[in-house]
This record gives sequence, C-alpha cells and structure tokens, in this order.
Amino acid sequence: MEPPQHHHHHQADQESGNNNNKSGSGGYTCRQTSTRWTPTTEQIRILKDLYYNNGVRSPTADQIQKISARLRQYGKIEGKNVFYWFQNHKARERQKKRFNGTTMATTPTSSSPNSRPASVNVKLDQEHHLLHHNKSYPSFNNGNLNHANSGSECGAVNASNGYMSSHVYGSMEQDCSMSYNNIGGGGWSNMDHNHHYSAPAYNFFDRPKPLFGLEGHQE
Amino acid sequence: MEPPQHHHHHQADQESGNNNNKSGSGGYTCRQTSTRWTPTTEQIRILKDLYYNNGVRSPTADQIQKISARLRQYGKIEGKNVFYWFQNHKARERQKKRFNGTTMATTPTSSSPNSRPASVNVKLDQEHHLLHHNKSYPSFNNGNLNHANSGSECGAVNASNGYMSSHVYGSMEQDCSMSYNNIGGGGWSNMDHNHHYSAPAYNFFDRPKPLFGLEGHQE
DNA sequence: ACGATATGAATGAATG
DNA sequence: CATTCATTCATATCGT
Repeated sequence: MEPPQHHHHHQADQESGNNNNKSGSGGYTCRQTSTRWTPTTEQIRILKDLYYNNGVRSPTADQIQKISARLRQYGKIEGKNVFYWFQNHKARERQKKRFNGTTMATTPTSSSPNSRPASVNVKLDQEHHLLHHNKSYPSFNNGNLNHANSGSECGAVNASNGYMSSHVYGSMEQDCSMSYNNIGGGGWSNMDHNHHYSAPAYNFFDRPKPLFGLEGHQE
Repeated sequence: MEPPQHHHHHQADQESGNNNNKSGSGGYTCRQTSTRWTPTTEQIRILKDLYYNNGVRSPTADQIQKISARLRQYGKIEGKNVFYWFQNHKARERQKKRFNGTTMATTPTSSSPNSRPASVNVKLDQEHHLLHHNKSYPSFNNGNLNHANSGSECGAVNASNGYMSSHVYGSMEQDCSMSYNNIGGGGWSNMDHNHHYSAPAYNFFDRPKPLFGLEGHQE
C-alpha cells in the first residue's frame, strides 16, 4: 500500500513531537479518546524505513518492543500498533499485488516496475469479493531473513518476492446449507452432526494436513 | 486491557437452529458466504467462560466435542472452531504480553476464577459487540445440554493456575454469569503511558551484525 | 457534509 | 506453541 515515497494524504507534517491528540474538542490530556492509534509522520517514516530499507516484515516480539520504544519518542504507541502495522502493511502490499493480473484490468497508472505502487487507483472490490480459495502456499522462503545488511539504502529492497498466487477459486458458492468448508476433505468438518459419533474421535486434532499427529496434552 | 471504548466487529448471528437458505433449487447463494465461522455472542461468552472461569486452555478432543456440541445450540460450529478458538485465544494472550514486555502491573489480586474482579466496571465489551437482534446474552438456560455424553466433563477445572483438566465433575452447570473479564490482565494497551523514554533511540534490535541501518531519513 | 479510500484492529484459519 | 496469512470490521482522512 503505502509506497516508500510520500504522496497525497498525509495527516499533517508535524515532524516534531507528537501530534496524536486530535480530539479537537477539549483535548483531554490523559484520556486518549482516540479510538485508534494514529501514527505520526515520523513514526510512519521510521516504520517504512524498517520495512523497505531493512526488510523488516514480521518483526519478532523482541523487535516490536524495541521498535515501539523507539517510536514512542514521537508519540504514543504500543507494541500492538507496531505489530499490526507490519502485518497490515505486508498484507496489503501483497493483496494489491495480487490483484495485478487477475480479474482486474484497471491499471491506468501502468504499474511502473521500479516504482512504488502508488496507491492504486483501481478500486478494489473489497466490497464483495468473496471466495478466495487460495491456499497454496509455496514453500518459498519468506524473505524475512533478518538480513541486517541488505540493501541498507534507499530504493525498494527486494522485499517482495514472487508469491505466485494463481487465484484459483473454485467458484463454489456453497449454499449455506449445513456443511461448511470442507477443506482438504476429511478432517474437521464432521458435518454429520445429526449422527452420533460414538467414537471418542480423538482425531479431533487431526488437522487437514497431518503435521503433528495429535496432542492430548495441555500446556 | 483493551482500550476503553471500542465498538467493533460485525454483526453476524447465525440462526441458532437453522440458518439455511432455500436449500436445493436455485441454490441462491445466501449472503454471508463467509467461509469461516462467525461465533455468536453466546458462543463467545461460553468460550470465554470456559477459558477464564474454568481455565480451559487447550481442551482435549473430548472436551472439544462436548464444547462444540453445546455451542451448537447457538449456531453452527464445528470442533475445529473450538480448537482454533482456544489456540488463538491463548496464543494471543501470550503474544500481547510479549509485545508489551510483561510489564503489566495491572494485576492487583485477580486469580479468582469464580469471581469477577469488582474493579472492572460494567464494561463488558471486551470484544465482540454485536448489535443485532440477537444480542441478548442474559440468562440463557445453560442447563439444557443435549449432549450425547452423560459424562459431561466439559472442562470445568480449577482455573486459578493449574488446571487439571482431565477429569469429570458433575455438569458444569455453573451459572454462566458474565465473568470472562481479563483476569490475566494481559492486554495490548495500557502498559505505560509515560512517553518519556528519552533514551537510546538508536538501539533497535540487537543487531547480530554491527551493520544495522541508520534510519535517519527516507527520502 | 458525504462518499470513497486508506488503514488500524481483530480474529479465524493454517502452517512450521 | 509461535508465527503468519487472509478476511473483515471500524474508523480516520481526504476528495469533491
């Protein structure tokens, strides 16, 4: 989403202290009536820098702490904000990238290969784009290898990867009957609720893809 | 835990018994083709009750069966949903702590599984805030379990700390009064409001390699 | 002011 | 058990 560069729609250019309090009326000091974190430009700048210039995509809890501590200089921020920011940033970048080439052709801006995605004008049909059964995760490396010294300079780092998502939707507009999602066919969806499962069925923990057999223990 | 005032979340309430469409002819894709389980308030409430009041964290397959069977009264649900719910809830609770560094001093007494800290006001928002006709979560009869099993070892362990979750009791007819407040005190927010931290701003992570970028600029 | 978009937040699902 | 992905809701912000 937000390409490394600036573009329209910042909130303000207060590169100084913190500007969080946008509670216009009154402006309580200690009561952050702001429902959600509104990052300052400095914070965003740093976050983007980490994201693009340092390849940080999914910081660990440790990193999150440090980042948030660092960003706290510029305004109120908490760990979850950092966490969510990276999550969202990554997700949206991918999401938008994914639309490139599927059912959407509206590409007026002619995606420049060497440039930022520049807030696509295309209208994402996030309003009703149902059924996305893209669950094929290639075993590609996430590219999040903590390469401390990557590009370390401007320019979009190799952050992005291939991620070929074929967008293979099965057009299975399942009618909302009783069955739900029978992914993989055979694990969880014991849709035969009507019937009685006489067996203790400890295959409950049998995930669609056998990964670790079973558990049977709790913490 | 959560920031004070939040309304969030959608309004998805399945019909308790039968939420189907016109099955068969025509198909008629019913809306909400959400491929994923959307818990009802009652379901959430019960789950949290189990989690907080009964200390259920990683229910066994048997427990999952019973729990899901019971929750099915309030909407469609499958075992895996229960499984995932507990997994996620637990994981996220932990995660929050990690991010914020365990500095949550918001745990005065707590640890009373069957008592709700009076400190919490009527703020029972906690999470799902459905605003629909079906929002009534008062005294639903919790005794009419049509569980196929008479054992009914639905968790009901001593929450406090060590849950021996493994053995039967009577039915957990505990009065499902609302209690599921965050006894753990964990929370994303509120860990430290003083944004003083005039401290090392150039100390992000422990870069294993002394070559971590300066984030001084971006454009 | 509204509507559209951008984006923070939440959470189900899945993978390792 | 932790980490990540996907999807969706909620809301702040900008454009008109």
